[in-house]
Amino acid sequence: MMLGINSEYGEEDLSEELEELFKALGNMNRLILIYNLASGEKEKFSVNEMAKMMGLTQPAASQHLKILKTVKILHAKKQGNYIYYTFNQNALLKHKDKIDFLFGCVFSKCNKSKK
Amino acid sequence: MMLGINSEYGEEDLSEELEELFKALGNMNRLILIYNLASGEKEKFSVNEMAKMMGLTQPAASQHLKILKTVKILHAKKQGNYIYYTFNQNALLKHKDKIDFLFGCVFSKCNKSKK
DNA sequence: ATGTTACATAACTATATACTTATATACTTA
DNA sequence: TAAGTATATAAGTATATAGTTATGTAACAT
Repeated sequence: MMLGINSEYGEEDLSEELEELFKALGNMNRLILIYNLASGEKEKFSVNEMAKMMGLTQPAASQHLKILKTVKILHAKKQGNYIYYTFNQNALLKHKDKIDFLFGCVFSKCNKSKK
Repeated sequence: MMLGINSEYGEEDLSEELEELFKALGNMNRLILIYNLASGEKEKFSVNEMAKMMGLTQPAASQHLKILKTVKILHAKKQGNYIYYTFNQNALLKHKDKIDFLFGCVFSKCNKSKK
């Protein structure tokens, strides 16, 4: 099901991108991860550290990280035995634009036939 | 589970508010509703019209509308036999602020101990 | 009052999500 | 090479979500 609003950023429909983005953000444990990464208290965290943050097992953390990586909120960098996840700043800027566009529509009654 | 970041807007923890907001937005049928309301093509829609938009039954539409009303994306106004849902502009502005705050944290490594 | 319309709520079902434990894989180190 | 560590993936389970049909409720019309 689509809205007919094309994303400026790629192939996929903007509405589907927003759906996936909001789904990824709509989970407390993933928000905790994001806040901790954003806090700047530590430069980087291992997967096991993140698991402890959330009070979950390591596989659960891996699964959350996979979701955040898939929607391009994070990206992964392997360093030796460890994998460090950091923000995908470029993609996040685009995500923010999509959200701003949505709220822009809401606040200013934008026309659906925007292309 | 909380992040210790207090909302400026009320009692509840900001992170929980964001979780609920993102959950509400993370569904294609609810995004369709929002886009149609935002499009300005029609001033207002009945619940049955919204059900048709989404290709769902009327009870399903009611349930989605309830979710959007609960998180204060929409509010309801009864007019005779009909109930019209419109954007809760004030609450939506606050929601946008919360999202902007989150992304602000992400982009500028804000400190968790913001109070 | 009775019937009709519009919506909400209840009860149920199917699927999706978020965990768990067990296991596989990749890298490091002795 | 063998053992240990870090992470990913697989398989299974419990709960949440999103839909359905059936029923309840409020307003309108006759």
